[in-house]
Amino acid sequence: MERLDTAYAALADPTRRAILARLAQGEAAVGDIAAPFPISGPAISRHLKVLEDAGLVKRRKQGQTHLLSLNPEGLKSAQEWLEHYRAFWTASFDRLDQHLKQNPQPPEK
Amino acid sequence: MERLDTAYAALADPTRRAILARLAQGEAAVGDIAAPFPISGPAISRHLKVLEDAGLVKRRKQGQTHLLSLNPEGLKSAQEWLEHYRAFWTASFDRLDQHLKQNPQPPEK
DNA sequence: CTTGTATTTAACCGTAGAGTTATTTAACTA
DNA sequence: TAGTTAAATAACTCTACGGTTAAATACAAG
Repeated sequence: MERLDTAYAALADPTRRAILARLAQGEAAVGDIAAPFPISGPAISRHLKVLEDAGLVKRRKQGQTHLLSLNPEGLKSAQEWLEHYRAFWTASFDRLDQHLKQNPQPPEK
Repeated sequence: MERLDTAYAALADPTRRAILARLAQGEAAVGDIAAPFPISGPAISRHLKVLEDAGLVKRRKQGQTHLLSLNPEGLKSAQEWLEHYRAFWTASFDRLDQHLKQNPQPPEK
C-alpha cells in the first residue's frame, strides 16, 4: 500500500522528472531518452528502473531496443494522496482564516 | 523555480507524510507531534525543518513552544506539476488506446 | 559463428539523508 | 538567580543514492 514512498522518491530527482517530461511526448527508446543528458548510459538505465519500479513508466521490449512510455495508472495513488490532503490543507487554511477574523491580531511576537 | 525537488523529497519519507497527516487535524506543538513516533526528538525536529523548508508546513512560536501547521500554499507547485503531467498521461493513454484499436494485436512477443 | 549494437548488471566511490546521544539556546517559574 | 522545560544544533555513524567505468547479456546481421 505504501508504494507512495517509491513514487515520491522517484519524483524527487530532476533527471527523472525530465525523463517523464520527455516521455509525455510519447514512447521512446532508452538510447533516445539518454541522448540529451550529460550522464552515462548506465545512469539513465537505473533512473528508468526506478521510474518503472515506482509504477510511473512502462517498458515494452521490441527486439534489442526497450521502448518506455508513461504508465497511465502510475501517478494515480501519488496524486490521490495529494488531492486528499489538499482538502485538509484548504480546510486548515479556512480554520486559520476564521480564527484570525475572530481573534484579530493576537499578541504574536 | 525547481523547489519541486525539495517538496517531493520531503514527501518521499513516510515519517514526514505521517506528520503531515497529523497536522491535517490541526496545529500542533513539536512535542505533541513527536509523541507517537518511536524516534528521537532531534530526528523529529529535523523532519519538521525539512517540511518547513519545502514550504509544506508553517511555524509559529508561542513562548517556548513551536506550533506547526500545514501551509496551504505549500503543495501548490508540486500538485500543479502532477496535474499538468496527468494530462499527458491521459493523452498518451488515449494515443495507445487508439493505436491498439487501429493495429489490433500487433506481433508483440 | 563472429562482430556489432542496445541495454543491463557489477563493482566501486563520494555525498546526502536519517538516526543517535550530548550539548546549547530560549523561555517560563520558583 | 537557579532550575526546569521545549526545542534546536553539533558531532558522529550508517545506509541509500547517484555517478562512474568495465563486464555481461540479448538480439541482429554478415
